Amino acid sequence: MAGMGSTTSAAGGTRPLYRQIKLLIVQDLQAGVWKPGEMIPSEWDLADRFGVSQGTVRKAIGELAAQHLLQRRQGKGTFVATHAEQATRYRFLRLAADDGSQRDLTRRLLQCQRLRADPDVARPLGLRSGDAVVFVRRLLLADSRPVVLDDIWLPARLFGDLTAERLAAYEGSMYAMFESAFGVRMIRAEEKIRALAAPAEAAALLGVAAGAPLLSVERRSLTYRERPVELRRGLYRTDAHHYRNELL
Amino acid sequence: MAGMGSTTSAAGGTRPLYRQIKLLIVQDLQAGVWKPGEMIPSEWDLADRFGVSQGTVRKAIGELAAQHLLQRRQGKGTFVATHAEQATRYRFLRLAADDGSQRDLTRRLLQCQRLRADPDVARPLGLRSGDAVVFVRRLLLADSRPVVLDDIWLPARLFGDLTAERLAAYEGSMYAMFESAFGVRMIRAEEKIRALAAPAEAAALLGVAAGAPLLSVERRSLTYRERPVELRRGLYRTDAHHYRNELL
DNA sequence: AAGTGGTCTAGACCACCTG
DNA sequence: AGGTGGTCTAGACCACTTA
Repeated sequence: MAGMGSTTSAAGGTRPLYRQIKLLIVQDLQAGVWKPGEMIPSEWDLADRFGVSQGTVRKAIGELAAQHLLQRRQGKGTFVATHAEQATRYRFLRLAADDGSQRDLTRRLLQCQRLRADPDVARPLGLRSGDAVVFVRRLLLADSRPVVLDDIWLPARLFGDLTAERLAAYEGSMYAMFESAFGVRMIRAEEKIRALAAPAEAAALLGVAAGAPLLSVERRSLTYRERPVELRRGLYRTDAHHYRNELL
Repeated sequence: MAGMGSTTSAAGGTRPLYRQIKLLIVQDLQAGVWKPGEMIPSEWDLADRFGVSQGTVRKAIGELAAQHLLQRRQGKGTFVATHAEQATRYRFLRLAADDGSQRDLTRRLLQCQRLRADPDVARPLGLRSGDAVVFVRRLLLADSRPVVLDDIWLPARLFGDLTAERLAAYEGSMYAMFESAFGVRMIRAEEKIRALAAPAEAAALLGVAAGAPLLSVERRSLTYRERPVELRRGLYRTDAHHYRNELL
């Protein structure tokens, strides 16, 4: 019997069925029913559970894969997306060397401490000013030369246990650590980019003259349900690198 | 009879059917069989022509719509995407006012002339140095204050007839003019972003001190089949605006 | 061989728009 | 009322991976 209509399922309003399925899957992802890197049930399995056809589950999963919440692997299964992979490790790093070289960046941790959030930090994070945050300052170096100075603020409610030691010990990307050590998976981010004259302190750390032009990249990272989980203010040297972007 | 397999159609190798359909549609788009803004045949119509099911055509169109080559409108039909629309007019303009205001930008044309391409211009455009190009310099103003200085190079082979008069006369966006007046539809673009100290000439035009930090945005625009059709070097004042980006 | 995602079909019905 | 895109189903078969 084809064409049962779109409001057959119990919960949900007039949304198409596959949208409702999508929501149910996202809820399970958010609840941690399946952890990053793990395989989720097969399309047929989910179809049985939800009482819909395989095609409907497939469409829901398709959209979630397009949003990078899930990852499909033919013949293997569908997996919860993770930052702990060589392949997707640079999805959020838009810095590229002008000469096209792919050299890895080195991290140097400068600070890691608990602070009270200024209004300028609290607002983008959805906190109240004075709320506890973890502040991290670090340098990224290419070929031993400093390229990026990052200031990072994280809500202490989520990242209270973060210490310099744990940060220094971790091998993979920061976002990989967030998801494996704190259960916080970064989904997408918004950035505001400006050019500014290097303040004295930043200039010294980056090895440029005070007042030299730097790229200012302010990033707000969001997890499931658009919840902000990170504020990052980066200063980029762009004398041998650039920020690459694609307009689609 | 279901499941005819994926290599039933005459042309094409082992690609899935819907990919082959996609190619056929792109070929027609590129050939100008349907012009920007026009409606293409219905899914059922195309399915009949290509000898496949409606679902297969639908999947092909779905991917083309995701790439912004086509636009679907429920109840109306599927249309060739166009830059001549209020809705998609700012798809490639990433500049936003810091205070969130949506004020329109004013254009002021400064130059429009034919030149021989320097190597730095020729290479990204896929030309040989010395080839003829049309050079355009213009200013974008917000609230009568200059914000962007754009230098634009276009292959004369495609845009030979472009003059200051025609540019000044045109109402819509530049890309809308390209597609309606020259039959060149811009599909996607790559940008390289840097911070630099304002050169004297640019500083004067933008109303900032020489040496003030500016955002440098180099854009390479491509049409069908990844063919480069525009090189644009913009200098942005970011004291009251910023370049917004989303990381997905 | 068995399990998984990927493709394709055929048919039904819904939602939206136009005349 | 008729056309168009949008959703849903049921079933078949293909392609890839693992055992």
